[in-house]
Parts: sequence; structure tokens; C-alpha cells
Amino acid sequence: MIGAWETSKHILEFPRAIAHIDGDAFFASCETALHPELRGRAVVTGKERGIASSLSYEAKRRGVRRGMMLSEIKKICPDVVILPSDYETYSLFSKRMFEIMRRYTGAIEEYGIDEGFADLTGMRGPLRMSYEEIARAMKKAIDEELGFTVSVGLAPSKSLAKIASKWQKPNGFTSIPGKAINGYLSALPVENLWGVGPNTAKYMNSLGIVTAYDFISKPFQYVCEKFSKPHQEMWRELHGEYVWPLVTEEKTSYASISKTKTFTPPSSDSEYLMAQLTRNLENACIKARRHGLVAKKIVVYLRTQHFADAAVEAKITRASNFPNDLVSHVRTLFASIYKLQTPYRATGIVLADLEPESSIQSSLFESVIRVEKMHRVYAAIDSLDAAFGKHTVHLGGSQATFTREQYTGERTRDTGRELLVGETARQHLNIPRIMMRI
DNA sequence: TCTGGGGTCCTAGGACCC
DNA sequence: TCTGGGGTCCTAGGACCC
Repeated sequence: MIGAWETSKHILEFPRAIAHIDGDAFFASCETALHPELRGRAVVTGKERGIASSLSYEAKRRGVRRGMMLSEIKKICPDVVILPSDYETYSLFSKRMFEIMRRYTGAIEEYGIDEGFADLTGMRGPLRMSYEEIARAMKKAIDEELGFTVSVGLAPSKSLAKIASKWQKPNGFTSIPGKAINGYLSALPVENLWGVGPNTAKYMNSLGIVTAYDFISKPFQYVCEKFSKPHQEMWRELHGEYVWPLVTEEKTSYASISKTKTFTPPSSDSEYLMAQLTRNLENACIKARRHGLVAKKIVVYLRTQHFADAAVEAKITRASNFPNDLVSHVRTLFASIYKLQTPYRATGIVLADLEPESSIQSSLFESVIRVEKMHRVYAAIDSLDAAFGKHTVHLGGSQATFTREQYTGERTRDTGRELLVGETARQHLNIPRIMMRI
């Protein structure tokens, strides 16, 4: 238990200096940096989804909002430039941003593609600058080298640094020292806090807590009675205590890998839904193989038109990242939640309880030869996909999700075990449509 | 924000064990 | 066999983030 005395002593003697760096309209800014002729124009990314995912400030000024339909955007802003999101390219900008940040401190958390934290504590001496000077220098270097601006917040904790970076945007710099906290929080609605979503906001309002200041004014004891751990921690963070540490290790692994797909119109055709799930499974397995992970648990879920999700999961006795190993589990799970006559609008697969491939020792009872063979088969599939596009080789079961132009559309008798090859690769390599049965 | 896709963490409650 | 207490593990579901 942390007593009040201990807490405040900690704050007074050793306040942290946490900077939060947040890219301004990051995706749109990357595009503008690459294509200077777009400067000053309304730029929107998200073409592939049909809705705006990132917008330039000019687009915002013209009334475009995140999530807006592209057709609607064209109406209110006819000269808008609409681009597909190019994550590969944005990742390169992101990488450069974090490299610049690391010049000032090694303690960097890459929180998202367009934002991160830097712990500047202890760097005043070595850099011969105040914390504010360091944070400003960091911002200046990023702005100049990336070709677009970021907004920076400086505060004693992560959640306050987040508030600070959002305080003035774009191209903002805001510092919230411990003494100034109340001033910033008194006008801030609780729903703007990091970690407070619509449900918690509603709950807080029902307790008469409307602003962030209302929240931190409550005694800690009260907060412990009414809220669970994350919001108790948030209360301390907002008081200027450093509670949530920076996660500075590079993310090397995943807790889970999921793939979902929404389709229109909704469908209640079990064969079609199962085909979608098979394709979700193939996608998830591709990612798992790329990261050298195998799943011990698999989750299947279906989303109805009304967003009432149904999900079931199963343990996998033999951890795997091969779709043909897992598809029978998917079929069983699907059958247990699928309801006749119910239109579904999306399916999803989650691979969970992931472990490194190397940690799995094959049981004495299973054929070592078969496992070796599957590794070679999927190594070949992955390289064919790399050469001719994703899903060049796929299970017969996911056939129904592909368009006719791309594939022949024929039904296969055995959807679970046949590996089919896409037309382009077939013609180039002169291989049969049914590559093999496994 | 009438809703896309990919994640993480927390909690309550049940099963099961001494 | 009506009954006490405590621990651990697992699962389902909720909530939130970008």
C-alpha cells in the first residue's frame, strides 16, 4: 500500500520528465512530405476502405471528419486528394521519427505508428539543457528531418504528457509541470482522458464527475471504492505520479494475432461464412509464420448485423501455424455458434496462446516426416505468395471468397485438404490448379 | 462516430484442489 | 454430504487503445 506521505515525497523529490510526441495528421503528412505538390491541399487517406482514416489539416478545415464516407467527402470538398493508406511507407517515417528521438534519450516507447514517449529524466546534465529545451530540440529535429510537424507534450507522467501533446495541435508544444496540473484538468472533460471510453465516461458522469479535475479532486479512497485498478492508477498518474512505466523493449512477439473481414451484403450462407473464416485463418497463419509463432488456442467469432458478436474458442492439442491443421477446429467451432437464418456481416479468427515455433517439440507419436513435409510445403506456398500475391495458394475451403476474374470459381469436392493455385501463378509456372492434397 | 481492422489488459465467477 | 476456508487456474466478457 502506498501512503499519501510516501507518494507526495516521491513526487516532490523525483519528478519525471516524460515527453509525448504525436505526429500531426500523420498519414496525410507522410503523403504530403513525399509529394510536395500536395502541400496546402485537402488530402485524405483510406481509399481502400471507402472512409477517411487520416486527413490533412486543410481537409479538416473544410469540414471533413475521420470515418466520413469518401463519396460524402467529395461532395463537400470536390478538389480533395484521396489516397490509399500505404502503411509500409508510413512505417519508414515512423522509424525515422523514433531514431531522432533516440538521439536525446535511450528510454523511448514506440506506442503507435505516429506517437511515442521519451523519458528525459536525468538527461539535463549530459545534454546541458533543461527538460523543456531537450523536448523542444527533439521536436525541431523531427519537424525538419521528416518534413512535417509533430505536437509535443512534457509532463511528469505519461497520461499528463498525452494531455499536453493534445492541448495544442498541430505543431504544438505544451508543458504541464506538477504545479499547473489543476489548471489543465479543470476544463478537460473526462471522456478526453486516455483510458476513459464512452462507458466509463457515462459512469463517471453519473457520479457527478464531469471534468478531469472533478476526478482527481476525489479522495483516493473513494476512487478505490468506485473504480477498478486501471482508473485508480490513472488517478495517481493525473496527480503527477509516474505509475505507468515506459515500455522500451522493442515489440518482438504477439499475445495474439487476429484477422477479420466485413462483407456486404451480410450473409447467412454457412458455406460462404465458413469460406470467409478459412480465409481469415489463412491470413492469420501467414502472419504467424512470418513471426515464427504457433498457436495453442484458436477463437472463432461471428458478427451479426446488429454487432452482437458470438465467439467460441478451443485449445489446440498440437500447436500449429498451418491452416490445414487448424481448419477442422474452425469448422467445429463455427458449427457451435452458427445460427440458421441469421445474417452475419463479419467473421473473425484469433490465434492466441502463441509460442515460438522453436519451443514446440513434436511428440514422439506424430510423424516427424509429416511435420518436415508441411514445413517445406508452406515454405513453398509463402514464396509463391511473395512472388504472385497473397493467397496465390489457398485451401479449397476459402475458394468462395475470391472473385471470378482472379480464379476459376469451380467448386472443389474436398474443401478441407486441397491446395489450389491462382490463375496467374498457374500460367507462369505451368502447374496444375490443384497443387496437392494434404 | 450507425461501426474497419488489429491489438491489450482487467475482472468476475466457476472449477478444482487441498 | 449441507459444509469452512483458502489458493490457483481458466474462461467469458467488457472496455479501451491506435
